[in-house]
Amino acid sequence: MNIGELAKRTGLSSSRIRFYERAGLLTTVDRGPNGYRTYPPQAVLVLTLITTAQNAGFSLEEIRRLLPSDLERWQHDGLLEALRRKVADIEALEARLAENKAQLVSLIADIEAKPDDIDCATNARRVLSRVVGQETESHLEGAGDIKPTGKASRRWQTKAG
Amino acid sequence: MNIGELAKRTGLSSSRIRFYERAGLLTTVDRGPNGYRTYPPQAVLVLTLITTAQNAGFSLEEIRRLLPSDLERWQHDGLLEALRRKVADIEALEARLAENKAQLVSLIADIEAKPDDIDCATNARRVLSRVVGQETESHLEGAGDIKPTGKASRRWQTKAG
DNA sequence: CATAACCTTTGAGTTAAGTTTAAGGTCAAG
DNA sequence: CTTGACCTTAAACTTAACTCAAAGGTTATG
Repeated sequence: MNIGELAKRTGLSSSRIRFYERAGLLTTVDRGPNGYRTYPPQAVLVLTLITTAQNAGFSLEEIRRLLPSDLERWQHDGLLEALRRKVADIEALEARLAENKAQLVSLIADIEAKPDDIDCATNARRVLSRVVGQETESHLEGAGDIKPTGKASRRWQTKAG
Repeated sequence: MNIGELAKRTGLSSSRIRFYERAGLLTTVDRGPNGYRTYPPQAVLVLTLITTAQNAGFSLEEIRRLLPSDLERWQHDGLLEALRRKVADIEALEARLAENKAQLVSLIADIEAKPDDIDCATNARRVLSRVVGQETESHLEGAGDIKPTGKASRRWQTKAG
């Protein structure tokens, strides 16, 4: 199959497929006598696997290290470990999110519990000072950012739509 | 407070703080007669909110759109609405995370459930075909990636450590 | 045989979220 | 009055994961 066909079947752009090849992620590629790339049907699997892993939060570099040249003989020990690490990452973030959410929720409760005899501005100050106190205790100052597994984890964002 | 002090208190680099100002995220800044930036104590809170939101998966652009309406109205009474929006955002993110995690967990289970009597290569094929089946349904072909909150979500990766 | 639709390579551009560098002004201490 | 720590700006650099453009070769179709 040519690159256009593969692109169609995977939903990826041809340039992206070439890029993956250049990056050492897609090795199951041959050349026809005309110089055209020719792919076995298996390439669809490989590309699917790559995008799946990406969706799960793996960088291409991580994927490159996990993907065996021979799909049939991948080392699933390393793979399993990596998958579990990723799950742990997600769990850490979940805990963190839950914490943030609980904070917000209790903030809301705090605001709603505003004594009737103080004005809005004073209440705002009361609430804000509470937030600052919380934040500096739990999140700031280098101590525990997320990074449960590896180096820095700071990529997973909606594109600010 | 000067920028160095603010940096120390938030754990961020000065360059990053200046960058956030340039990006329109940090507006609570004044200039001394020497040209130095001068921050009110509140700036610590703003930066804390920014990094917290980042950790929760928001892009700076999203944060920029949320912040001014948030913090400047925090003095007035749109506060509750803003907080509730934030909680809703967090819940959306939690859903996103849960989805990703579920995918990983089921993949792990699938790999581990390898019957004792088949070899590694066969297991690989079995798992792979499952992944492909899943993916073409749920992720591939432009259709519906995760995006609970915004547009495209494809950033959340460890740095391939 | 023309022409559109493929394919090739190389190299440059893009975006996000910063960091680094260069060249300089300011301030507190000794 | 010099030294070092701090601050300023503008501009360039960084990384990941691509995309785009240019300039050209190939192939299928009318």
